[in-house]
Amino acid sequence: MRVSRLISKKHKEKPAEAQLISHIYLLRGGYMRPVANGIYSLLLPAVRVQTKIENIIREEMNKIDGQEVKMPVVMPRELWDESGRWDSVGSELLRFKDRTQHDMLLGMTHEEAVTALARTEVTSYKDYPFMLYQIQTKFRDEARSRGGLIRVREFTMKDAYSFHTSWADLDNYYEKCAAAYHTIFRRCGVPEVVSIQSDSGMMGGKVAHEYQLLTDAGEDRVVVCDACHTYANSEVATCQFKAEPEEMKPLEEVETPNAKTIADLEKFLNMPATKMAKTVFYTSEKGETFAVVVRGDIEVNELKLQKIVRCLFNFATDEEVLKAGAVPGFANVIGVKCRVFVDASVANGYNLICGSNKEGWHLKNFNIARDIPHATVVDIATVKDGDICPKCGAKLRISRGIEVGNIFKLGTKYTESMHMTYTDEKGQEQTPIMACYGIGVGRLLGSVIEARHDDYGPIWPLSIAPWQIQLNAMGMANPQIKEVAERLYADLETAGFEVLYDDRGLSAGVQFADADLMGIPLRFIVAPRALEKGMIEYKVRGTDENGLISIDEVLPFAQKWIDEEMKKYR
RNA sequence: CGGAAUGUAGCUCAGCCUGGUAGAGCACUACGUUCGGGACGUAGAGGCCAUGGGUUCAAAUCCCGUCAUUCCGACCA
Repeated sequence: MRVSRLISKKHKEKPAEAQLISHIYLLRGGYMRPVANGIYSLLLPAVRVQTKIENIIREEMNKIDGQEVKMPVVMPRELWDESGRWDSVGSELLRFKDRTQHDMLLGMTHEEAVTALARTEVTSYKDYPFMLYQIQTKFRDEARSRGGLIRVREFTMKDAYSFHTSWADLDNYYEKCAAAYHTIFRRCGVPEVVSIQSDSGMMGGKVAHEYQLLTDAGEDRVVVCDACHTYANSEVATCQFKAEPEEMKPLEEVETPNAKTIADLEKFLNMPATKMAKTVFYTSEKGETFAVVVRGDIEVNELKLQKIVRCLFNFATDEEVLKAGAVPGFANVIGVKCRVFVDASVANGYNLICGSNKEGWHLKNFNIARDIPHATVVDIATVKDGDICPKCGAKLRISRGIEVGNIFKLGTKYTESMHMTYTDEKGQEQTPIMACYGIGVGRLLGSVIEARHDDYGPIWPLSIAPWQIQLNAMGMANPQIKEVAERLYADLETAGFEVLYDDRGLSAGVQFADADLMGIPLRFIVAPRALEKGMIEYKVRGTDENGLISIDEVLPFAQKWIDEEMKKYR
């Protein structure tokens, strides 16, 4: 490709709307342009990178016996009524009417479509297991898209769905797919992507993993154990609560005027928050008020709590707290008239400070085991920096991460609701079990930039670089330079290399700055001084590696360098 | 969906407070001089100052509404 013909304007300055490195370089480098909030057009350089990522994904999916299909972006309401998701998914699902006033939607995921496809196509146990996948446009009407390609409304996604006749078979395949994912990320040049435990959210199902690139640019909170390499989304992460056993002392009232918060109490009583129990009241959307008790230094993880109470809720008002029989600011759950959930952090503590349900007073020596023996003990703690790893006991760390992929064991949620069955060996009708596997292609592209860049632009891994070789010529006014550069370009192209040739004859500064934004790994430079000796220069993007090679050696050199470099991405 | 900020040329911004004929740099076009890390000169082209309504002799500038963008939160495979 000649730069003079490439439609992809470069910008010197940071676009006002961009904050993330990847967003900035994608705009500055002429990879994409915004069309609407969270909707972009991609230009050739980005399309080339994306195509390479897609092909890597394709190869790895095919290796684990995936069959590529293509399902529609637009679907009728009826399909989503079958699974119940037309009603259960919120405004993230874009709904509209066609000309006959028929309810339609833009696909945000394709469990319904694939189940509908597979249930008519596959009816015998002999066809199992199988996996169908596609690489296709999705639309999610995000309330707040941001970060360039990191969080968009329209995006390309690889989504795969596997069907099985037993859990053992599904588990086995799930592991194969997990391994394929690691291979994909390695081949795309981001081997540091880790798989972490996560919540299954609206997808339903029991087990789910996310693939996260740990970086400050991410918006997910990931709990990391550096000692035993355990990772979990903070939505589901757990930790240990160690407390030295103490003898239970009798409950005792202590006057604490105006000390309504944990921070007040810490100061007033000169005790750490870890020796306190905090009571929080919530009221569900059905109007039920309930209380939860966590250790003073811990935040309630409302997602965990939601899964326990199985409904949405808000903080209770003071009136609702009073009605439940507690005093706001000095609340205690002893004797309250509502359901009580106690976090393990409190259940494992001894002689804690807690409210007394009496204005201006707290209680000392609160012990759940003794004082509320029938309490429901649950895990609703939000893990924080420095908490103890549940597996190995080391200190946990909180990191930010970008979720580039995920996998779910869905079970029979869709096959059952959509009446997908097969006939087993005994002629009996059975419901298959299902898992799904996603990778956000555009998000992965953006994530690679987050992970691989310098102050001048992206540093693309060779496996997904828009072009393999960047060719620059210093001083195109010199006929000899021009002739050599043109010939080199023609020879490299003929030999099958992907070359971006800057034939514009601009100054070195402009050429190098633009080349850096294209992030192409191997750079050849035709320049007067070296040319006098029959040599041209080469340079490797993002490293100090550079040198001179004779013109005759360029093709073999390029071949060897590329072969060698590609070994990293196999 | 709440809170905040910002909308002026393709891009980055100034001008607004204190109302009086729309500015710079980059990018673009032409010519010339340059040519190893974003060169320079001359000439040119490019704007309904987001939008709708006020106030005023007069509005980019002051007031109100709307829309859009960004940030923080809520939400979210």
